[in-house]
Amino acid sequence: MRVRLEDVAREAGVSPKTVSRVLNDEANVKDETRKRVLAAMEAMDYHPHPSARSLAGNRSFLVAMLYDNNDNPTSSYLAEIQDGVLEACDEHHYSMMVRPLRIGGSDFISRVDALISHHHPDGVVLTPPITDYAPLLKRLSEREVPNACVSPMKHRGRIGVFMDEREAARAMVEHLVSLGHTRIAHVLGIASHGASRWRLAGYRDALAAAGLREDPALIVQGAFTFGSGVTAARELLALKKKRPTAVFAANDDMAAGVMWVAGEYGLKVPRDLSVCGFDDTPLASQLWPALSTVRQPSREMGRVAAMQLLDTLRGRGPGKLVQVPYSLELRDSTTTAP
Amino acid sequence: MRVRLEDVAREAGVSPKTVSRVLNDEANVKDETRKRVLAAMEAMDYHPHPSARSLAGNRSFLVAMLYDNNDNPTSSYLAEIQDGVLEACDEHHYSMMVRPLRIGGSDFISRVDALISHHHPDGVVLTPPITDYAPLLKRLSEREVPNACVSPMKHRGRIGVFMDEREAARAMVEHLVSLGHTRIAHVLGIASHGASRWRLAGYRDALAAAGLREDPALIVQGAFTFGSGVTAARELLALKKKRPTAVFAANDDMAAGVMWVAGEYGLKVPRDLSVCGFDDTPLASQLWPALSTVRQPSREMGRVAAMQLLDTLRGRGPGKLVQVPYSLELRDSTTTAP
DNA sequence: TTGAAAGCGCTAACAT
DNA sequence: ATGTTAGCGCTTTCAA
Repeated sequence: MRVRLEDVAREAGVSPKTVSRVLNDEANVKDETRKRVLAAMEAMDYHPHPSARSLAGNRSFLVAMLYDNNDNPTSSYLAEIQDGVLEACDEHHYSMMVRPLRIGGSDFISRVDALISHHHPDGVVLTPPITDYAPLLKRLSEREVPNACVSPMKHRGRIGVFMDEREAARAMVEHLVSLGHTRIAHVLGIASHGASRWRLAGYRDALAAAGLREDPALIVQGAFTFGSGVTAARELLALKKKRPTAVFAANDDMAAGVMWVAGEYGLKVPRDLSVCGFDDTPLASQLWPALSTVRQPSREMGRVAAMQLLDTLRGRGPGKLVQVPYSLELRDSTTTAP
Repeated sequence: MRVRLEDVAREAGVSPKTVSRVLNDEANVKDETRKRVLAAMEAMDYHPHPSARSLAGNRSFLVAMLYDNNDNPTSSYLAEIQDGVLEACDEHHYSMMVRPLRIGGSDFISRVDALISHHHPDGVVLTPPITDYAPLLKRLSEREVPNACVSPMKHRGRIGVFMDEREAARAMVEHLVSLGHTRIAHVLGIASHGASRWRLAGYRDALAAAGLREDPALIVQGAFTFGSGVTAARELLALKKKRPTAVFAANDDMAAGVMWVAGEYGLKVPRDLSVCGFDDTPLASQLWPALSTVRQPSREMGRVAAMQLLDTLRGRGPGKLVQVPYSLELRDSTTTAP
């Protein structure tokens, strides 16, 4: 038979309400009483019934993670964020549900509405690129559902986590500059994603700092996929005289596409062409030569964003927008200019 | 204020219990009454409170998807299965939670226990490679948690979904044979995964059917990753005289690794070397040349597995182990033998 | 610092 | 075919 709160109370010689207090980390419980209750819980292997808690307490202990499965970045990125969010939720005995959405879809908002009406999440975690989707933010605020986000475009009034992607991109390109490269190309991501903008901005920062002139022919469109990296690289490497000696792709998948095409043109990476990416997905270290890239701690970012949300839900203050550090993973795909 | 079942009952002029019957699709409600209740629900925008339902009905309406995030196959595979499971759950107003596990970890079972104790899922969906992990199956049966699985190794007594991977692999290799290849290599997946065994078996079936002798040098170990495909291909293409003219990799990531290495050896795919994979992940169609592969309908498989589970949970019969069809996606990476 | 009573919104069991 | 009653296991008052 299931062990109930009442059973614990009897065992510990206190009232159910006191056990409830201990369970919810409330004040006004003598330390010794608390210990006794905790011991009883432990001894009886007590687990509160989530539904009973939700019903009586009018909160679901549920966090929903919203993501776009339309044109998302690499799926490993979302998978890692998901793991991080889940980890934080587990730690605080919240449960997590995931909810794919299509940012193009006309039923976007109604699907969010349905989620809220059906499951009553106490809060939601937003992932790129839906972190700044205005109609969504508006609806969440109307329905008073707190949210935290990963890498929002606008920082004002948001809680969650971000990385200085612009600075990271700048550092990566600066590294190429320091290797003597002067013709450095950039493969763009999807324009509407903040990531694309920041990485482009960082690229430009580095060129400017080095006194290099920006060449429009060296900035080509991509879409965060391997295939789009292939297409972009063909365009880039077809440039006869003005061919770049280094390519900074806005993510690892596209960088892999660039390395792929290098072979077609008889170019050896990194001897003839340096290539670098962004994200440090598993692919990066599997490629040959291993890809130099910017490590983005996706898993931790999911964790931190969820933590901030949970802090607000649990009345632990308002939650902040936390910055996490990037790091440059300089591997074998970048070297001195030919 | 929240609309409750009682409010709907009043509006429809029936008792709460009748509304409950309608809600749960129970028998013994006059058709006209049912309609009236349904109309009232609609008009009042009524949504049952999941926690109240769980508490009173002693069921959680929760399905947990268990997966291994230790040495999993490509993450897009799991992501697609997840989407499929979620779709089925949504349809039947169940909620879904995900639970990463580490099959190596000593705390595997205790983590599953914690999941069950905390969240009381009505059932779980198992994904490879944990579909046949005996201690898990044992514990689930002890705790009477129904399960459905995706691609289990042993079929007896299981419910869920599977594909005839052996036959699919055979067909893929038969295709290579029909193109005139006689030296066909195979890159193995992780040995403990059923997928690896079936795909190897299919490879052998095809060779045998064609009267080709199996050459141990042409069967090399891989681990389902791009990097492992690279390593395997190096081994394979280093073979001077006996070099294969075609490679069947046990998944797409490894096939991409093989194509990658082909360039290093000055081999053009498919002219000098035909390459094919398995799974039809997004990568397959992004590669250049586009990869010939076996399409495994992962998303639908997740959906079907969840459906079978839900059928049993909802008392719709015992649930079956459903077979889904594969299809050969013959693209540009395979052609006639040189 | 602790406890008693009254629900939270729904369903099970038993009527009718 | 429909209604009545009594909880499910917890938290919220409010009182002591």
